[in-house]
Amino acid sequence: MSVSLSVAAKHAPLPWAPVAEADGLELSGVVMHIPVDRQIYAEGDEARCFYKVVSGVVRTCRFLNDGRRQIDAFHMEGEVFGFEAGADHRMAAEAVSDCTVIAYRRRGLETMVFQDDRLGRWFFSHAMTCMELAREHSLLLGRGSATQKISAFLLEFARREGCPRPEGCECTVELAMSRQDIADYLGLTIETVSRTLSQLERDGVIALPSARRVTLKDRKALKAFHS
Amino acid sequence: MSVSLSVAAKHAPLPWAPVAEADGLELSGVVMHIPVDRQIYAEGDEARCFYKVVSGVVRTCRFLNDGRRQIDAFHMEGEVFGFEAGADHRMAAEAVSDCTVIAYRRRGLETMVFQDDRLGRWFFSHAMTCMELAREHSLLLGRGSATQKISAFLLEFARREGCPRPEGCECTVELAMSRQDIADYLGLTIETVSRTLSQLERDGVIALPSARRVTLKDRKALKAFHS
DNA sequence: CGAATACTTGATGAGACTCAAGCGCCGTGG
DNA sequence: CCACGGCGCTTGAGTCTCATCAAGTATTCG
Repeated sequence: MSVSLSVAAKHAPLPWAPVAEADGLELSGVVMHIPVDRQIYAEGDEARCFYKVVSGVVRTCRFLNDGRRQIDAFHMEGEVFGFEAGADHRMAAEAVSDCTVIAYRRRGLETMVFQDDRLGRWFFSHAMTCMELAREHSLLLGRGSATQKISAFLLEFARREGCPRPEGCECTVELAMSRQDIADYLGLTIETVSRTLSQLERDGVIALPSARRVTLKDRKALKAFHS
Repeated sequence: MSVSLSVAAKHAPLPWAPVAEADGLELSGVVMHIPVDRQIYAEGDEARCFYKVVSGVVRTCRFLNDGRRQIDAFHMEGEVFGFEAGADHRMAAEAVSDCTVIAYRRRGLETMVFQDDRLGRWFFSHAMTCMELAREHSLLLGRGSATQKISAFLLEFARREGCPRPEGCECTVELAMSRQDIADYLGLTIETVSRTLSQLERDGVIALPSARRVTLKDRKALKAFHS
């Protein structure tokens, strides 16, 4: 099974790890199909595997003792998740939609990484990228109104969905996740998410052809909200 | 100049990167003294160096266009900061107190890392640890009341300051950072930080012998707040 | 068609922010 | 030695955003 590790290249130039597209490298992986809302692994599970998303969307999250949930990240096609520093998974992973993933045994990889430069560089780069994404997320959660959070989320999601041109065009994206997922990702409530989306539509910044479809009509306005 | 890279070991068991205490490895570093509030590098600066804190405390942060500031992390004695995935520093670094740091050229390390297993493992582990800290921080910022944030901050800070026993004992820590720093770290205002600390004192959970000194009187109560 | 589920909208309230004043500590200078 | 600002911190009053509670609409699925 060939691992196409092309995630890292998307975010930035990487002088540190030029990302030698570790394609062609053979790693043993098991294809799994996960129905919507099914858990892939739980918080605290031994981290025997890490995973790559083939299709669908996965969320990694944590549960608070009051029952609330904080979603750390959504993982989309081609992205790797579940790769931990420690022995255990610090977060749970669940299917946002029906999805297909490949599970790779972590054992054995350990040694390979430091024998194969490209693989080593890739994983290092992956860790660094995850770190930056997490910091970006912190920034968004810490400061930022509901409107800023929603705008940032929409732009980020559209970008990752590969919405063609960054500026100017009206593009429509299909949201894989529910309002509750979005709320838990942004540290808001479902009602606030809904209200904010409605308000953005009233302002003509977006359109909502259906609950799960969003058309970005004025990217400039969306961008103007944050930072 | 010997680099004692002992940071990573503190957080968790690390089956992935057993952290071979990369001591004894020689890296060229330049000792620098930074006066309080002086910037070490700015957001967007080319990331030529990374740094280790010898004494004092450093903050890494970002400025929003409305003038507000979000502090990503405080870096204390022995910790490494400014190590980026990309070519540039994504955040600024500033001295919270007068401090001494060692600057290491990033160039050249690049090759060494993949020649020396221990060093490679250490940096990988460092990246993973940073990622987990960032996620932890996200969790705190996303959910969590002012009281939860302050409690978590106090416990975390006391732990890092090496406050002796985790439970039971009353220990007093000297806060290196101002209320404004704490506020910007937790996504609160200076007034809310102040009020919350006062309230915790009234509740007998902490004592405030002076503005910058905090005595943890009831750790159990502090812990009871979060998660 | 009915029931369940997901989403929207409205009314109310709590918690944190804003604005504003006051306190305490410290260094400076008379 | 004390008076004086300056600065960081605290405290108070009013406001606003977002959470909560509650109802209503839309969509999906058996």
